Amino acid sequence: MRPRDDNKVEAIIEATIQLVNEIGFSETSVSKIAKRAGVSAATIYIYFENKEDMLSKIYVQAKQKMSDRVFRGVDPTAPIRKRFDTFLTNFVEFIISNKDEYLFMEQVSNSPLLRNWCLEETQELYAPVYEIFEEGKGQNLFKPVDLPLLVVYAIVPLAQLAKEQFKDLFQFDDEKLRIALDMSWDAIKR
Amino acid sequence: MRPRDDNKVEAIIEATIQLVNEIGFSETSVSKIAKRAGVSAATIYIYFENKEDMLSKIYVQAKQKMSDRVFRGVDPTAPIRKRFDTFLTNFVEFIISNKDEYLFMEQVSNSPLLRNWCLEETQELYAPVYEIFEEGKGQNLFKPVDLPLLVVYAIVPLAQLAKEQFKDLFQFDDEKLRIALDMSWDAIKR
Amino acid sequence: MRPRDDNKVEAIIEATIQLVNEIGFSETSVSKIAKRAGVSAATIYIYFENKEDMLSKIYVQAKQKMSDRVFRGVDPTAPIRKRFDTFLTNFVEFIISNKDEYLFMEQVSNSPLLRNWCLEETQELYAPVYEIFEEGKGQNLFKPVDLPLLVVYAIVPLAQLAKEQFKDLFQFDDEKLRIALDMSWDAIKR
Amino acid sequence: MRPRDDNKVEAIIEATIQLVNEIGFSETSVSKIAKRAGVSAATIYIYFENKEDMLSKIYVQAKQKMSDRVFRGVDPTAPIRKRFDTFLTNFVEFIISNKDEYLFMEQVSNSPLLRNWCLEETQELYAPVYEIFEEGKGQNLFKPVDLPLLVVYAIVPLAQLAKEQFKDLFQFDDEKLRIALDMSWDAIKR
DNA sequence: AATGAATGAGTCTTCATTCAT
DNA sequence: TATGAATGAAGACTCATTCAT
Repeated sequence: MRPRDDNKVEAIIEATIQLVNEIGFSETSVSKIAKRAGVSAATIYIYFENKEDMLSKIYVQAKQKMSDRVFRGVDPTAPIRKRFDTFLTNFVEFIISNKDEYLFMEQVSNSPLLRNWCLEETQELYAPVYEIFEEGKGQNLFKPVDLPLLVVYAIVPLAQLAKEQFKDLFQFDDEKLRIALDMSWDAIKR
Repeated sequence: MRPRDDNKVEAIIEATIQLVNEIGFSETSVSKIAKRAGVSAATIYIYFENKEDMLSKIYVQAKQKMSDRVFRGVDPTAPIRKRFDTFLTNFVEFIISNKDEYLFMEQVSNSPLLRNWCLEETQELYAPVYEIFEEGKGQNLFKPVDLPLLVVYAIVPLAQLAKEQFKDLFQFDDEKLRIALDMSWDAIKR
Repeated sequence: MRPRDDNKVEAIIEATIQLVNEIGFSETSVSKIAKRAGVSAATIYIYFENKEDMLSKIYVQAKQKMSDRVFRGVDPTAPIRKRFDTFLTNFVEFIISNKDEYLFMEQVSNSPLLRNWCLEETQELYAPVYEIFEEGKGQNLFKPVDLPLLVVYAIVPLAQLAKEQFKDLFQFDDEKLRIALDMSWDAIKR
Repeated sequence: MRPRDDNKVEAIIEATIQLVNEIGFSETSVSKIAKRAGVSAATIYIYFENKEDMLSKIYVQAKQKMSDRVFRGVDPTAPIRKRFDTFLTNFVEFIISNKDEYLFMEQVSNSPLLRNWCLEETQELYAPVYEIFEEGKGQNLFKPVDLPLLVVYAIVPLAQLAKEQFKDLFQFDDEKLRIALDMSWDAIKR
């Protein structure tokens, strides 16, 4: 029996992410993916039930990868600000060095596709995030407002700036990152 | 020869925006649009060159509409903070009361489709915005940082919160809005 | 607006019936039908919802045509034997001169496809038949047995003989037909 | 090297016959057969050259089985009527207790598939039948007509009635069977 | 012998678009 | 202007079959 060829699966996943970013979701067909991945279209159906199953699995895998990277090195005993800086720096670095995967996730998130899948969406990723913000609130570090406000103000602008870097509308460096972290902090701090 | 029937164009545009939000870009076909709009698919080609032309025109029109709404009532002679509050309040209100149009724009923005079209994109909308922030910087109200940082921190979190409202993850009211505006201000203020 | 081209529908129907008889049900694809009919495969979907809808409509139409032909000239006031001879002669003549349509119907009848469609199947056709046999039973012309027995013995052998004629295993002529009608009659008569 | 696993062949054959009856010829794919039989699709190609070879072999085997059953206990020295009743009773009983196999054969017979295979078709089965009818003709028991007429009138209605039993349109019991045999006999007797 | 992996050719169907009225 | 008819190209997916183990 021929053994499962993980290279093929990997090639399929990579081709999908690339194409979605290059030509968009609606133009990304199974046959184009197959051609790019160097396999037969039929091969894709060995590893995935159908196109949607494939997209959802790629999405979940990317989400997991991001989650892993973002919380790498975040010490639960460190002070809030330290943890805050670490995970946000990780986040920005992930986006910049995993452009295609991140933009793929964004396209999925913004399309109605996601609704039909798992809705825990941000949960998995944001669970440890919420802890930080709740703890910070408990220590009176943050404004006494709804958690979503804190989370959004801390995180979303950084994602947007990383994306603008792809369009050459902005450029991150160590100082810019420090400034941005301060702005996030200023937005939510008491 | 019958005169151009604006009802039909309007129906086509509305159907398109609805469908893109309901079933996503990739599933939105010309024939589905026609059916929803109550016209023949051929009719669409009277008013638009092709599908892409239609999408781009709808996008530009929505963008213009948003721009109009956002700067309505913004008095160039008012103090910065006043102008800041007004246009951001307009912005949030526009998103909430024009959900479909806004999400349509987001789907377009996040897809590679846009690249092939006009690239002035954010210009049109952000031009008056930049003035406010530059003026604020000149008055030493804001941090002495790159404009994109100011713009992003002021605007993007509000858009995100409005979108989270659609998913019932957050709910805007007058107080929440005031708090959010303060957080935006805190992020960028000196 | 281009008017509906009935020639095209007719060509599609004829091509389908021909192909099913030539190469069998399982080998009869939409694209082969289109090619034989001289239309685009997409055209088929203008006139029929899908392949199954097409097959079922062709089947029903053929069934109706057969029903019309079989009872043509059957005088309800004529004596039983007269009516018996007339409709059975019609039946044999229909099969012989509408070979493809009849065999198409048989292939449909013998496949599990039919189950998903209308189940009145033989009803429509056999309704007037049953009258004849019931009337004959009432006049003590026929054996006092279940109607299906009478119906089957009268009709089915004739259909089989007509089909064998297609394989050159048998040849109908006026005398053979008369003999066969007598055999049908002998089988069921008292 | 493992020995030929007859269980597997048997499972494949049974799965095929079942599926053809459940979902029809055109829907019965090799992979569905494999799944139903609990083997890999590739395994089928160990025992059969290809799909058509498999179908034809299953057909021939079923045909042989039917032939065996039908002439079991038919004593060539017994009187015609006795032999007539025996083989027709066998025939009806075979159909009823081997529904799937019989209907499978019918589906094959009625499709153009058969033409490409062996054409002895009815020969094998009908050879001993023809003897009975020819002998009966020689004894002036039967009408002096073409053999096919006798054969068809004797046999075909019984097959049809057995099939109608599957659709609950008719129900065989000992008396009904006796009546039917009499009707067959009446049809062909002098 | 047995099978999961792999594929080119084919399946049905829908696509965006043009044509004829 | 407006539209049903028409279509070549492409969509997702399954097919029968072969390969490598």
